Amino acid sequence: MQYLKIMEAINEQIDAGLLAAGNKLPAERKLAESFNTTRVTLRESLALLEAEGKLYREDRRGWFVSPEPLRYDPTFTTDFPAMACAQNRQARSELLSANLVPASRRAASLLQVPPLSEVYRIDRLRYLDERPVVVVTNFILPEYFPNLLDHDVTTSLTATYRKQFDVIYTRTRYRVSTTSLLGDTAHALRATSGSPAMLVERLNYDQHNNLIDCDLEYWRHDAICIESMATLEK
Amino acid sequence: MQYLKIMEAINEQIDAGLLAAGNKLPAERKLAESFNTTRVTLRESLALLEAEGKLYREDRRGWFVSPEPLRYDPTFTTDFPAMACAQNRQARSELLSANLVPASRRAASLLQVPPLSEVYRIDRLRYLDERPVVVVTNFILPEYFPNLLDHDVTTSLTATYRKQFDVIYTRTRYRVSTTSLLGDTAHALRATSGSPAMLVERLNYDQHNNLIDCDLEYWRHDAICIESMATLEK
DNA sequence: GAGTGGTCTAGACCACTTT
DNA sequence: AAGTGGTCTAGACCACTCG
Repeated sequence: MQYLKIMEAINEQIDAGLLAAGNKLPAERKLAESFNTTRVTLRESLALLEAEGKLYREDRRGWFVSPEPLRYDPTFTTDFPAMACAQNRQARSELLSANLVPASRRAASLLQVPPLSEVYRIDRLRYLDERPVVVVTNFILPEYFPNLLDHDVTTSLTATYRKQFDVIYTRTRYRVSTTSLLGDTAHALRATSGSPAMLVERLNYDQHNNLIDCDLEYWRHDAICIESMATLEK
Repeated sequence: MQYLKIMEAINEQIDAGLLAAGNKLPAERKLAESFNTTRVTLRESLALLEAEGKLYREDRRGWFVSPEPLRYDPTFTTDFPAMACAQNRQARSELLSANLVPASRRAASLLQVPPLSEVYRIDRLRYLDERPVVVVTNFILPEYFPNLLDHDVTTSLTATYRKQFDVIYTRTRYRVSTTSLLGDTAHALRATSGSPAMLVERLNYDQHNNLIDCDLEYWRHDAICIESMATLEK
């Protein structure tokens, strides 16, 4: 089992600091040669290290050492920049699109509205230390946010909610599962189609316990780890 | 990009019910032939479907369609059989070992005790509908549970805690990340070394807010999805 | 334009599971 | 004993990135 030995060897180099977070690995052909194997076998090792979250890949650009994951606590805040800042990381968001659209089947089901009801859909790409790590799609119920798009949605949505509409996130129902990146989502994250990813779905409720919006967050799975404290109810 | 087309084709067959949960796929050579490709390309598709959680693999036995994941709510209960039962699934546990051992570095750090302090270590393998899905290692502080091993640890630990020691889980700090399965853990789960997995680490506190034990849970990553409700504190 | 990663082919051998 | 999955080899072509 060569591929296990190669995994170990690369892991050791990372742990020893020879390969620092964000560093690019040598070309596959060179790595294959230096491990005295073929590209196919080498890529098996790399793919497993990717699945493990030790390495990540940028499509056609190469393999890189994963930085520490962002600790994501669903209990604390929904505010990405604040979360990043609290962990001494730099955050940045890019607005991909903001529209009033007929709800997709998935969105309608999550928001418990009839299919094709009109909802706001806001897509963002978020960067962590200049690396694109998550594509967030928000589906927002217009009844609580009339003319939302006349306001600034390029920065923090939670801030706009609070300042313009007196709406504060109070509770959230979340669900974390594994998926893979496809099409535009993959492309925005500079990932190869089919790469493993983490999907975080959230349903957000305001201070009156009304369901006000939902998020679908497609994360590069090495970029987050879920971490929280829970008081057991049973 | 053949491998994407193959992924889609297999996905469709699953969605259409032609391949039901738990079913074994045809042999790789047959699949490769029917998709008019080679085993290498076919296995690329299968590996991605595995990463996505649609398929799983049993070492040297073949590829299977993943059942629905167990919804795991860290807020509700730490009791695996109860969780499974509430979702109409059948659960079973196997005791792998139970010993008093010097704490490993990881365990000592989690439990905040000096390295090599003696702690109980209990390893279990848990089955969901007769499929092994998680290896759980418990490290338990002996000071709260004198002579723990004289009691029954083959069934529910929480029950023993409660009945024999008046200790009730009250709070838990958890952390979810991705890893890969290696060695004995992989073998117990009938997985190939290096397969992607989910690691759930928990620190459990009793009704007096004392840290009493910790768990390391290595899950087949297609077998669970984290799902919870949180009240935001900020 | 050179080099790189993405994708694919057509085999092979072994150890293990299954029949 | 036959079949299967696990692993590996030694190439190839293309589209893209990067200097």
